[in-house]
Amino acid sequence: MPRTKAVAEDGRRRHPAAGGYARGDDTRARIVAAALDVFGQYGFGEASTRMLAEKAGVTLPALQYYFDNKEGLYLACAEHITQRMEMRLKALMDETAAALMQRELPRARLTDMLLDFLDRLADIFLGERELEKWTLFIIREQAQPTRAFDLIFDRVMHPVVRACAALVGRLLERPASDREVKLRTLMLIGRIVIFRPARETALRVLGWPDFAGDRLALVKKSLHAQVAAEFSVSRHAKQRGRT
Amino acid sequence: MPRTKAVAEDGRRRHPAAGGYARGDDTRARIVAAALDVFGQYGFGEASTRMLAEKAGVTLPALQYYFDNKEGLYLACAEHITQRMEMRLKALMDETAAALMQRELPRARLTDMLLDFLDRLADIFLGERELEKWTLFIIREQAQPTRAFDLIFDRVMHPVVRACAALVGRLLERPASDREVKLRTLMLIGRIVIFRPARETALRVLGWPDFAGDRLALVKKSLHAQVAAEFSVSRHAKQRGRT
DNA sequence: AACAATATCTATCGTTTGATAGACATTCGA
DNA sequence: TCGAATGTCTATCAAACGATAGATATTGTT
Repeated sequence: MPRTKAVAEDGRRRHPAAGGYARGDDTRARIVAAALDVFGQYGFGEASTRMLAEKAGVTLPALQYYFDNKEGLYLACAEHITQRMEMRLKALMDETAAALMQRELPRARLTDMLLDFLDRLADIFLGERELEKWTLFIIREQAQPTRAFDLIFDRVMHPVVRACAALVGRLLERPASDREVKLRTLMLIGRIVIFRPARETALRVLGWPDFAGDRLALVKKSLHAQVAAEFSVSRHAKQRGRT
Repeated sequence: MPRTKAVAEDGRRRHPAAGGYARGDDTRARIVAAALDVFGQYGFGEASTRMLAEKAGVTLPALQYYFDNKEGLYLACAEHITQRMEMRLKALMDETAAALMQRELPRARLTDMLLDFLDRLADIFLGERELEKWTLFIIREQAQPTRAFDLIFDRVMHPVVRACAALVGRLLERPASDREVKLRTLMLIGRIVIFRPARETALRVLGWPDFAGDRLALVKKSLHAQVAAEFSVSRHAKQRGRT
C-alpha cells in the first residue's frame, strides 16, 4: 500500500488513516477489544484511560496515537459494534427481504417466518456473550444519544425493526409503515431485548444464572406461544370486522 | 427531638442521623433532587461533585456533610427512587392483592384487571417525566448491580412482577411461581418498560417526540389488543388439551 | 545495509477530581 | 439573651485524569 506519513499536519504523531504496519493493526484491534470490555462494564465516565490502556496491554499514548482521544476510542467501539451486529443480522435481513418478494404468502408461512426471525434475533441479542458488554454502551446512547447512536440506529436498530415490521405488516394486512404495525413490532422485539437492560431483574425473578442454552430455548418457546396466539386472533378479529 | 451531635466520632462534621434543623432538611432534599437530574442525565461517572453541588445550589462540602461521599449521595438517590416508586405502586399492588383474595373470578374480570394493571404501570413508567431521569440510574444498576439495586429490586421490581404474575397465573390457570407464568409476566411488563431503555430507538421509529398523552394511549390500546388475543387463545388451547 | 515510515516509550503536563480543615454563620431551645 | 448544636463557607489538599513532547525501537521497502 502507498506509504503515508504517521505525522499529522499539526505535527502530532498519529496512526496513518490509510493503514499502517501489521503490528499497528494488531495493536489497534487489541485496544478496541479491551475498550469494549471496559466501557461495557463501567460506562464511559468511569472507564479511565489508564484502565483502558492496562486492559489492552499498551501505554497511555497509544490511545491518542490510534484514536486521537478517549471519545474517539468510544466512537471506534460504536463502529465495531455496528459492524459486528450488521454481520450477524445480514443473513436474517436478506432472507426476510427475499422471502417477502413473493406477494401472497400463506398465513402459516408468514407466522413461521416471523417466529424464525424472532428466534434468530434472540440468538443474537441474548445468546451471544459479546452483547453483555455492549448493553451499557447501547443504553447509554439511548439515554443521551451521541454520534455513536446514529451509527447503531441507522445500521442496526432501524433495519431490524423495518424487516420485522414487513412481516408483521403482512400478518396484520397493513402496510409496514402503519403505526399499529410499528407499535406491535417494537413490542415484539421488545420482549427479547428487554432481557438485556432488565437482565438482573429477570434473572432474579426466574432464579436463572444466565440466558444460555436451555433457558434461552424456554424464552423462545414462550414467545412462540404468545405470537401464535396474538396473530391468530388478530386475523379472526379483522375478518369479523369485515363481515 | 432529642439533640444529637453533628460531629461524628471521628471528628468529622456530619448531618445528624436523627435529623437536624429544618434548614438542613430542605438543603438535603434539594441536593437529592439535583443529584437525580445530574446522575440521570450523565450517569455516575460523568457526573462530577462540582456539577452536583452547582445544580443543588450548595458548596462542595455540603455533599460530604449530608452524604459522606459521592457514592453515599448515589445511594440516597436510590432510596429516594425506591420510595417514590413504592408510593406510586402501593395502591396498584394493594388493589390487585385485595381483588385476588376472591378465589374464583370470571375470566373477563381477570383480563380487565390485568389490562388495568398494565395501564397504570404504563402511566407510571412511561407517563411520568420523573422516570426519564431515573432510567440511566436503574439500568446502570441492572448492568452492574450495587447495593442500590437490591433496594430497587426488593421494593419495586419484584413486587410488581409478583403482583402481575398473580394475575397471569390465574389466567393461565397455573401457580404464580410457574416458570411459564414468570416468563409471560416478564414479557408483558417488558412491553411497557422497553420504551425506557430503548426510548430513542422507539421515538425515531414511531416519529414521536415523546410518549405523552395521546401517544401513551396508543401504546396502551395496542397492548390491550395483544393481551386480549394472547389470553383468549391460551384458554382455548388449554381446554383443547383437556379434551 | 540503509533509511524512511511507523510504533512505542518515559517523563511530564495542566486540569479536574473527590474530599477535608477549620473558620464563620445561622438556628433553636433554655 | 445566650450558648450549644447545626449548617455553610473559603481555601486547600493529594490523587487521578486525559493528553503531549520528544526520545527510542521496530518494521518494511529499496
